[in-house]
Amino acid sequence: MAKHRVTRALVVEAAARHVNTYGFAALTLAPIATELGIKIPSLYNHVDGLDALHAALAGYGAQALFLRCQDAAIGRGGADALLAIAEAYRSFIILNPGIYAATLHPQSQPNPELVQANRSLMELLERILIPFELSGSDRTHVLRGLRSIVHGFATLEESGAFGLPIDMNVSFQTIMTAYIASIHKPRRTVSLL
Amino acid sequence: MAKHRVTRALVVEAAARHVNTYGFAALTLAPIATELGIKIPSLYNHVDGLDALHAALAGYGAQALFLRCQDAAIGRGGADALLAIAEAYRSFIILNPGIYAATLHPQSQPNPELVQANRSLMELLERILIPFELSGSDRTHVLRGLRSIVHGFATLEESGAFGLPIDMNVSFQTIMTAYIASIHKPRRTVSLL
DNA sequence: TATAAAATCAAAAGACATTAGTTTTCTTAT
DNA sequence: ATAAGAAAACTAATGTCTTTTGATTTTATA
Repeated sequence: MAKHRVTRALVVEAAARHVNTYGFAALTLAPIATELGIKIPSLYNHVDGLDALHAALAGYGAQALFLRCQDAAIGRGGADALLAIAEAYRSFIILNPGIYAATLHPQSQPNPELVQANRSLMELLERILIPFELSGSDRTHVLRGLRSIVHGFATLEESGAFGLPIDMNVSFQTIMTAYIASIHKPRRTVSLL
Repeated sequence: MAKHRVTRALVVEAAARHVNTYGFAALTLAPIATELGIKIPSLYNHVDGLDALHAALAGYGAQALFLRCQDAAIGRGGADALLAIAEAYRSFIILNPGIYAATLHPQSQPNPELVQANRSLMELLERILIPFELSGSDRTHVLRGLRSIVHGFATLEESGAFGLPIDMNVSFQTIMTAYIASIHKPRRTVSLL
């Protein structure tokens, strides 16, 4: 299937396609080698075993996720930016469930690329949150909230846990808007009665 | 290790302990047999193979989750009940990550026990939502939102994705309260004065 | 053409679920 | 109490799938 020379990048990309189709748990060396048109032992010329491939996949995925979120935030700010990032995040999970799972999988060894990508994503979100003027701990709560909603909704959606025939996009937009609206209330007036 | 006779329930419970400790993906027959003090083939006297054990575990887990949520809602209503159910749901995931994962795993065959438990949980929540007087589609959005937040927060928390040393309970309470407040407020019970 | 990289064959070594046939153990009815 | 029958557990074995290493050959590159 591969006429050109196999490279490490091609191995990781083949693995990425595979996990997105068959799930992260189903990643083995055999189908990757087959798709690349080589035999299993040849993979060891590019990747140091299955664990290393897992790690490479996690770094690759986290970086891709960050880049899409960053891109979604260009030209937007405030609630608008948050909504756009959330939608980019969600669509990444839906389109790349296996890669996203790899991103979350516990690493057997320190993974600098993964750590760096996660940090970049965090910094992006914190930058978007600046105008909301949140305190340190409130910022943490909000970040956890945003991440929980997006991760939770998308993984449940992807697993087919939402059975009803009600539009997913509307649900997500509604939920997200409701939560984001709750952020911008530093001066909550004491409404009586 | 087992002095008394092995039963199907004991097999499922041993499997439940195992997945909670080592993860759902690590469930194999060998450690279950060892813990029960029997050999692998003897398990087939109680469970029809590994797939059947997966299915039994899913049903067992979904039922346990429903029962804890139902219990949490006793004596409460409105936002209070939602918060209590959410906390019960979250603590179930934290205490039983493997069983919860089994609950969400796609079933290779129809699983009536799982379906029934999920339906019961849904009905419980819908009952709690009655006083909020939501339209049909709004009710779906809210249900999806609640489930997304709880599932998302708890699974991220359990996987160790939340690194910062900010209190998890406070975060969860804050996020949950914010979202619940965005639902139409329940009308106060009209006390007769 | 020399050298390094890549791919190959061969094989080891271990887990795994599952089936078949047999033996043990418990239960139950006489 | 005991014999019959059922349930449970056992031994043995099969077959599949998996990662990984070592030694060798092919291929590309400088």
